[in-house]
Amino acid sequence: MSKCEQCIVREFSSLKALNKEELLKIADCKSSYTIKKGEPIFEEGENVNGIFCVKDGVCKLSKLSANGKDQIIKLVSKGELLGQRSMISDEPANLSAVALEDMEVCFIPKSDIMPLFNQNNAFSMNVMRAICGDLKEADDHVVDMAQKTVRQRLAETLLHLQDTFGTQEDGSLKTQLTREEIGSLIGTATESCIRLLSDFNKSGLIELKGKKIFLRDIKGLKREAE
Amino acid sequence: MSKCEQCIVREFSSLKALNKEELLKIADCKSSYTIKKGEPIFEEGENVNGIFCVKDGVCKLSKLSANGKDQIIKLVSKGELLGQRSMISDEPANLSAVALEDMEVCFIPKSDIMPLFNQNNAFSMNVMRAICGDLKEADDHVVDMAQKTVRQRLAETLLHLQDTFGTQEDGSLKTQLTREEIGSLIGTATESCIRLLSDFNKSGLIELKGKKIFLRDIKGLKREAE
DNA sequence: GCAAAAGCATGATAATTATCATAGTTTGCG
DNA sequence: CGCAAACTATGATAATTATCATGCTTTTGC
Repeated sequence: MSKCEQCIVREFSSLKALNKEELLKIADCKSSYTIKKGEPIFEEGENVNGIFCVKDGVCKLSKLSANGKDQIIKLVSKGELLGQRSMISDEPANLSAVALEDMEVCFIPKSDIMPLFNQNNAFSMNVMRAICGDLKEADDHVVDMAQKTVRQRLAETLLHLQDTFGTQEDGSLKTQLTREEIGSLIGTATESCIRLLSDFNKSGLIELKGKKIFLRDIKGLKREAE
Repeated sequence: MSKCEQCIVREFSSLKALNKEELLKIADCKSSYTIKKGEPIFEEGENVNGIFCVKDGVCKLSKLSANGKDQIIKLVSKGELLGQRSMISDEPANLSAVALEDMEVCFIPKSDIMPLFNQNNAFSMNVMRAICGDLKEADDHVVDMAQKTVRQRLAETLLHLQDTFGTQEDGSLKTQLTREEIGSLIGTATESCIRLLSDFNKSGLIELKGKKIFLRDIKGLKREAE
């Protein structure tokens, strides 16, 4: 079993506040998993009972709406934690987490994390700040969904994908999503998403090469996103 | 200066975990305000530096979108806290809080609240759970905005208003909002909101008497909300 | 009490977006 | 490899929603 001390998740997440001793304890009780592309880490309604550390790969957090369509709420990648909300609220997961690429994750049981909230105030505050950050993001997301057109949201989302996950060596967006997933991320029908991508392509804002998307005119995209 | 011990806010908020001594300290450093209908408690971008306890009245939390329209994210009423996220993240407020009725609020400075996170784990966990609840709500809100029609959102919102804030003695919705505010809550143009309300009125789902709204067919509304 | 402002209502029209249909393209797998 | 399944693309059309215009009603402030 590998140590948690040099794990990338520790570097980027709330866990950075843990000391050597606490990390050793956690390393002892954690379990590692490999999740294949397309497989769920956990699903909406499931009891999670712990947190997942994303060591490698990207997953989508999504929720099935009443009309049967999947709405992607957020993408989570290497270095981040999953399942904190559910664990703290002591409720079943509100969202499903599904791997978009092959992933490496660790699971730490609730019983081993919860005592830390009491023992280590810096850790506790880190988690709180992380959740507050998610909340701010979610509120902003609501405003965008309510007030922006699909076109604006697409432009914004493309920029956000590049900002957050970067590009491959050739300059195309790193995280490869299907058109359906992009549609689900911005909250629109797949066809509408495809049409707008074509539009952006024709007007030189982006370039489409098969599944690859290159952002060619960042300023223009920012203008579209308003 | 009044005591915090029997305050309604204590009863319903994270503050219920505080003990006598802690409450006395807070009572000492808090300040009380009366906020008139239409006035802000704080505004987007402002440094709040503490939390507000809502002793009476209802306010809206809203955010100005790029197109200049106000999007209402949430209504907050008697017994709840305001400004926690901003205080914890140590960031300016992400949302504005504006009174929908005359309000009574108390302000507790950050410097007096923060030490409690360290001292009182139950309080700390309460706050965390409250924010987790907000996060869940916000995620669900995103899904609704993305996947439901304006008609569905209106039906849902009317039901939610009655569930959350109840009715007046005559059975009409307690919280009186303008059509513009309802529109801003569901994320649509005022005219569209008015038209749909008229529709609901004509089909007997609701009854409009001036500004008063009576929900007449809960089942039907639930069906509309899907 | 009255004038101005704010709020409510409705029509006409345009813009946006979804849906259905069809077909070409890519991917994964036995 | 070759085929089925998944994905991408585009047209035609319908549904939803926004915008602009106008008039009426209620509220507010002096």
